[in-house]
Amino acid sequence: MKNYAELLKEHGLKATFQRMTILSAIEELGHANVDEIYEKVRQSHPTLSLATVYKNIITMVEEGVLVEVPIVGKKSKYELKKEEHLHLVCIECGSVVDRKLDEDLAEDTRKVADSSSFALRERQLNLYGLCSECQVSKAS
Amino acid sequence: MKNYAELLKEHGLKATFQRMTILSAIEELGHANVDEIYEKVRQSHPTLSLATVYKNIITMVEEGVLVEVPIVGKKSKYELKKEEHLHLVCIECGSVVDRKLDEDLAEDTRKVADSSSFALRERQLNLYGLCSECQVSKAS
DNA sequence: ATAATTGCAAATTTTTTGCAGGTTC
DNA sequence: GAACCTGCAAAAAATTTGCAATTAT
Repeated sequence: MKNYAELLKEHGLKATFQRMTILSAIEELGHANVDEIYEKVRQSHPTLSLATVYKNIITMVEEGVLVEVPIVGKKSKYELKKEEHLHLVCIECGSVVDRKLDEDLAEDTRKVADSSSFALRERQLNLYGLCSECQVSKAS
Repeated sequence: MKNYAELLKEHGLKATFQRMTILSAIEELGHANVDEIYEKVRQSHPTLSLATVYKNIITMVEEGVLVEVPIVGKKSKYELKKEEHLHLVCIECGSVVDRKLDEDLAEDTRKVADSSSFALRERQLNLYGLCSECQVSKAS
């Protein structure tokens, strides 16, 4: 188990085994929805309840430890909070990968917000398409 | 009722009163979730069932008449399919407004996709923050 | 010691489904 | 008239809640 205990305490949350297990599962999976997290977590802690997964996801999102990633047509996924980035979402295999959000892109969105007197707080950029693996398999 | 009948037929769907009512509700609301659509639609057609709203949203999204707009922490909203754009989502009042997605922004996202050999199909750009109205009321 | 957290079971909410009757093309 | 669509009621799925027992600090 990494330094999840510290991470949790920094956010004013108790470092329970359940929470650390959940964080570890999400980090391993990269991006995962509630069911995927629950499945993963049961492998190492079979008695951890689904209700606890739900409660903790809500709490950890509120406290800024996790971030919700809503996906068109699917259940939201969750990831550890990290540097701002965008998502490449494969419409074939469902994979989600992070990519750097470069300054040009950031600046472009800032301009749009400014021109509407909109006080920008967060960006959520998802690009949907085919990952390179799925382009290959579709071609066959 | 506008030319919803034609729109539906172009997409291979029968032009029922229910569908046209739903489309009209969504157009009036701009962006709305299932419950908001159901509420609106009941005003003019009180017997229209929630199940019908659900079924038709699914069908019309599949056929490309509607687009799902997932929102962090809330139920997805739906809008009529139109020219590509981004969304300004107010975290205070929940309003969602469309803004033009300019060529710079489009080009920047294309670059990211290309550099990952990702075959881009759709973009989903949501900017979260405070709309100008809510900035004023928060200041008071 | 105490305040927060867990797991369970039950309750609620949300979404989907089956099917008989009705409507569109 | 055939295929599709609707509304209802019931089923299934997803999420939330209450509370007694347990755990972290």
